[in-house]
Amino acid sequence: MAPRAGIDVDTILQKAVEIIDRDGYEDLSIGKLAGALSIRPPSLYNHIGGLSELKQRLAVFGCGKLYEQMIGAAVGLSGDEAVYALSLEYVYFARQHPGLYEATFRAPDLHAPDLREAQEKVVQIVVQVLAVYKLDEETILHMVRGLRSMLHGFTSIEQTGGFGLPLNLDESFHMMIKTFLKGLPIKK
Amino acid sequence: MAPRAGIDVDTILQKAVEIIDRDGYEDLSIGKLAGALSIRPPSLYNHIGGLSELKQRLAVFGCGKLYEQMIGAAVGLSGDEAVYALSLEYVYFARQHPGLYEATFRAPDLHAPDLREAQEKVVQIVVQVLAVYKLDEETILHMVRGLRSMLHGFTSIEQTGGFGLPLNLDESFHMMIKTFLKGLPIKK
DNA sequence: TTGTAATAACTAATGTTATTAGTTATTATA
DNA sequence: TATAATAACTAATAACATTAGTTATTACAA
Repeated sequence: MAPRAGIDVDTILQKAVEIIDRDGYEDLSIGKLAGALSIRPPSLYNHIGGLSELKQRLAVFGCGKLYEQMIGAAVGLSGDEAVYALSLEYVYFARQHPGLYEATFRAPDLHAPDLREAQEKVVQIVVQVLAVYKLDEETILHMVRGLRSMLHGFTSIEQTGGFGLPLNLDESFHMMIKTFLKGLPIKK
Repeated sequence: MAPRAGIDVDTILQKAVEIIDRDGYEDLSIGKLAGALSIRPPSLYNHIGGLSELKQRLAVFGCGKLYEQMIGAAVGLSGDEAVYALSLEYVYFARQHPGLYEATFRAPDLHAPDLREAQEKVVQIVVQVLAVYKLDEETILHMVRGLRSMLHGFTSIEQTGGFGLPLNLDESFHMMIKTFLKGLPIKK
């Protein structure tokens, strides 16, 4: 019998991230993961409950990573600059980690508290960067939803190759954000 | 042996739509579908190539349905009214057919010509309703991408329960569209 | 209407994947 | 050092998709 491979949950998670970012979320399987870790498939169950739990963990982990990148991008900036920086980082994260980004929307349990918490932190950053605009409190929250919709929508369509026109993607993205910011219902 | 159940591809597709809209896209299986049609699982292969082909068909069919609903909503309208109507129909379609909407983004072959064609028709409607605004030709296409991002993003986040704040969803949606339209870079 | 061909239903079998149960050898710990 | 814990393994099971072949139901031609 092989000596212990020194595997733990984090090792498994990292390897899973590698696989989904390289091969796609749908390609993740217990067998593939075990092979990548040089152990037999059932051995994985010593560390994780199963494929479903792994996917849940990926979702939570992905949200946490997204949060970290976004928070880093907005430091020291405010107003439009912060919004652009934050938004760009969102898209870059998804481009760097397509599988992990997808995982954040594919959690088996969408209601799990830790997932909700991780998502809430991401929302909070968006709230913060939009809070400096002179908007009604409630309006800010509406706009947060708007911005998040744009970010996710753009990323998702981009990832599925849905922007087929011969038109610069980054420019489309920039103009979309710009248009939204220009239209914000600023109070007088 | 049972008499022929009178099943064809369309019957299968409709039943599949029922299942995914009711139980979720992930719940679709050959066994479940066969059960719902009162035939044995292998019998389905007389009509469709397999689960993958079924999913592909669902994606194409979903885009077609979305197109029909959107085109119907915009008839006789133009400008802001058309955009609002179109956008609302988009969201309503997804709410009525959550599984089918999801299927449109989950095609096994994202590059299949018929899928691309169905998607293109949806894009064309968006192009048409934005074309009446005084924008540069290229800008129109950027804005089309923007609007599509918002529609898909909003719908997707809504479907995964990601809008957790106690805030009216339709109002958020309306304000998002309003903000974007207000910010459109109209030419003087 | 009848006989034949086509085909949609079935059963049996196979392959793939996730998971469970139990064994064994490797570590951790007292 | 001995024992307990546990991570590795193997074997087995269950579920699901699919293939191959059989049989009975229809469609079609004469």
